[in-house]
Amino acid sequence: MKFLEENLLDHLQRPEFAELLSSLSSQSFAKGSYLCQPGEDVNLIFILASGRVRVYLGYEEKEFNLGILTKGDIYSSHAGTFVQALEDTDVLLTDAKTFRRKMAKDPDVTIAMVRVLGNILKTSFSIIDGLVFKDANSRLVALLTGEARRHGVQEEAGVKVRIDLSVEQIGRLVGSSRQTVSTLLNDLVRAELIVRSGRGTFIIPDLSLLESVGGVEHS
Amino acid sequence: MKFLEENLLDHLQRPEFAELLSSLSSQSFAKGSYLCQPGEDVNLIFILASGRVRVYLGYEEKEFNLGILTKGDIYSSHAGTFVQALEDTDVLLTDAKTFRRKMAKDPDVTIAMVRVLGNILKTSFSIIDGLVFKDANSRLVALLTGEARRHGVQEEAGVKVRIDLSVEQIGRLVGSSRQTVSTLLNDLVRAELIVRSGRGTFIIPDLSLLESVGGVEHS
DNA sequence: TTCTTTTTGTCATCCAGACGACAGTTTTTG
DNA sequence: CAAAAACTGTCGTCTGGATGACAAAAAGAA
Repeated sequence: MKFLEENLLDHLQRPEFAELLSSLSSQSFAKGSYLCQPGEDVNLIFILASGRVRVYLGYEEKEFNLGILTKGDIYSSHAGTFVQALEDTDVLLTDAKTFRRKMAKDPDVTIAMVRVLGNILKTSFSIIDGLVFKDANSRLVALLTGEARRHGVQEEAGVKVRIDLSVEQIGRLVGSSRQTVSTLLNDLVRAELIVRSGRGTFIIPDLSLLESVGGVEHS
Repeated sequence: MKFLEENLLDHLQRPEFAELLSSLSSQSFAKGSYLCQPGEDVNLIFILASGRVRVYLGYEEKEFNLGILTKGDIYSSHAGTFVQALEDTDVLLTDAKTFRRKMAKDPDVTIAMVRVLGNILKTSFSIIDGLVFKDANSRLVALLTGEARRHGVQEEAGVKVRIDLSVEQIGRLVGSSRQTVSTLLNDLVRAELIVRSGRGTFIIPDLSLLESVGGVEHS
């Protein structure tokens, strides 16, 4: 199935899709801008042609990441989520009605949708899990270790992670408050589980140790 | 798109699917039994042929309904959810590998998947919303009014809902404790927003009034 | 450098809701 | 019908974490 992921765009270039392609309009979004926000009632479907966008659930003061879409991913503006460009991004878009009429029967298209929805669903399950079962500390640790596993760089002193967010923003991401996160972070430092090296970057001497600390918080 | 929903099964009966159908095995589940539970590592795909099943996220002491599947719906045992038969149910099932090889290219199949995933996703968004933003009372009221809107029966005194769950079970469903729910329920009775008529059934004199009480709990 | 503005760390306070305990009530069952 | 089991209502207690306040520290700007 892998090869399909990369090729949805190419796939759509094929002659039999010429007519369909013409019903797609193309649009660019600058880094940081929003492809859609909840509340807009236009119901558009879009396909990422290039760039990366972040999908998240947001409320006034909290936000939960649901996933990152890249080239070939399909998503809908109608899901009540925020979609923000992480870099300059090009999308093909169409309205839901046309989409349903012309594209929904194409297996490559629907497979891409299943993949995207499946991933987002999985993430949202773990968000629920975190909210119900883990305390703020565990969620914070999960954020740090997750980021470290994904983007951390090994150094002599440990794994270095650049989060590059203010404490306040971290608070939002873990569904907690600025003050609480500040305290927890310093607790972790005192316990020598993390070291802060400049704003927004952390060094984790022992990643698996830290992970074990953020274990299940059995209520 | 509507007509597709009912016809996935018929669709699969068509001659070109004969070979495919033969790779599906059929199985029955008695009311109350589990089609799958998290932790089983077999990765099966199943299609409901008859009956209804409930999909939910469950932890030791809480559970969150994600949706109800009916005839023609497709789901996977691999999602980390519980799937329980609400009535005697027949399913067609196959393993994920075969499914991917033989069925994933059929648009009717993938469309059914998109529909199911989309619904579950929407529900899980509102669960997150509820957990983050609403207090226990709002979630309880949401459960009552939701059930009333869906299955309530209009009577002289108001809308009658049979929930038919113990207070403890209701607690689980709203992610709260038995004691809290008991108290909240009685608060609602005292406020004359609901009337209890025998275990597990409630009468709601003014549904929209009750709904307005469970409004957003702005933190 | 000096003055702002933005981020942080920490405290004291407060509240929703979990939990244990226990009495009262209803249902089950022998 | 009596005894056991299951369910319900209500207290008191306890805790995670939100929130406001304010000082200290960092980063920017002038």
